[in-house]
Amino acid sequence: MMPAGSQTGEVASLARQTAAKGRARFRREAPEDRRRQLGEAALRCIVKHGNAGVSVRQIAAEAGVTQGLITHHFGEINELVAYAFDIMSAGLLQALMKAVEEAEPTPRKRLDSFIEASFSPILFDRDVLGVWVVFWGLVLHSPRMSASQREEYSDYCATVEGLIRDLAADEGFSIADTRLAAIAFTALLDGLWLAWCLNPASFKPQEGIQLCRNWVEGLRRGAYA
Amino acid sequence: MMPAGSQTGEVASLARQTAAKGRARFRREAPEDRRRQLGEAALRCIVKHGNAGVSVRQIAAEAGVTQGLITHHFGEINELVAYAFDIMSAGLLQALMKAVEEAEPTPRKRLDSFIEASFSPILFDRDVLGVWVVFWGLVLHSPRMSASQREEYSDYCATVEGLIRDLAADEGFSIADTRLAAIAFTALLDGLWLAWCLNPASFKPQEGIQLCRNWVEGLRRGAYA
DNA sequence: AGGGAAATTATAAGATCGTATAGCAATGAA
DNA sequence: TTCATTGCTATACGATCTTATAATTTCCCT
Repeated sequence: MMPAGSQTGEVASLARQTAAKGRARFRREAPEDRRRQLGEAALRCIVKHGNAGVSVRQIAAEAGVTQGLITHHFGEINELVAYAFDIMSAGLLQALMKAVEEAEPTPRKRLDSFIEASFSPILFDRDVLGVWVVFWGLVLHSPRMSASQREEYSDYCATVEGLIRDLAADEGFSIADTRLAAIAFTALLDGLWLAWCLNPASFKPQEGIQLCRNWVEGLRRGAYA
Repeated sequence: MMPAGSQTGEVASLARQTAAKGRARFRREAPEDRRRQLGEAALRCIVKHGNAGVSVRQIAAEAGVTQGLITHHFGEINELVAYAFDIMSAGLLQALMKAVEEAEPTPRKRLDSFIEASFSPILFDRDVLGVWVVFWGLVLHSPRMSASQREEYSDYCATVEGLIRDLAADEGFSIADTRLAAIAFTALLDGLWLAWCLNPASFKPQEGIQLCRNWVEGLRRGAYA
């Protein structure tokens, strides 16, 4: 209950000092590298414990460092979480784009590849949603997180919009407002992602792909003209 | 740091006893009522502070009672949160259904009324999403919450499916799998809800309504046949 | 090889959290 | 009006949390 030794700081330090002989007691790393390690440790903690995983102590332990290091590199923990958000967001969008670029270079194949990648374990993974849900919760209460979200959502929508616009141009159908159509398609993807992760029994990923193709078919048939 | 007075419990109690003369120091309520009060206090706390609002102390303070009362009525706090989830979920679905029942009794008007209600402040409200996001986070890590979610999502989907099925029957178009179509439409609604609440500048509620009508138009044109 | 910058650890202080326990007191029934 | 039920308060305890500060150690640079 009572703090063990209040005035013994220097003594303990001395003891440690003499005890340390052989090898280095910690690695000194470039701030860039350490920040990334901490960001990734934060993500692992959030995967494991959800909101409860957002804690200086847990993240430091996961990264194998002491708590003070997080303060040193990020100031306050929210900054670390925002950084982790940026890391993850960039990684996911990049993985999706990679799938698109590897597809045959027709608008149809590219969009289809985007859809399939969206329903692959890259995104369709309860752990990934678990991280995302924590981020959403913070976005609603933190201007810093909100700013990140705005930017990342914007990039994501722009990507989707490009895919849709190319398809429309290629197949010769018209869309009244491509921006809005992209928002709807993005919402459909996110909604299916959410529903499946919360309850994987509700439908199969393959059915989700079909539903997205149906949406595109609606677009083709002029439902958004 | 050190506990103030460890053995002074009885003394303090005695002092209070004599001090209390005039009026009742607390209201004694039926368990049913008190449980609901606590559930609603929990929701207010979550609205105000997000995940951080889920705390015995904060909720008790919000409800104007002592912490022990939560233990008394719910055992552990997770049970209270699950109860709050059920309250809120039932309230929202009921509000949506009320809008549907007040519409002209044609399938088309009923579905349209459902859509409009979905984009009204009943649901389209950052506070409401804030609560929901917290629940989603818990659903992913708690079997108890997951069970509630499964049931409530199922009810919600069934409602949507009924509306869609009636429309298809009335207008004479066909749908390959009504259950899947309902899942897609539900996902679209949730996705738009999420996107707008996270960033209300991304589109206007009225545009959301239009996007839903477009989806229905795709259904009508056989994109899901 | 050694000095110094800064990365890292170690430690402390104060808040808050969840739950358990014991006793008080409001209320309906006798 | 008294009594018993049980809703409710009061309090304690141990764990964990964030942040701040000071000492220490690594490693680059000259």
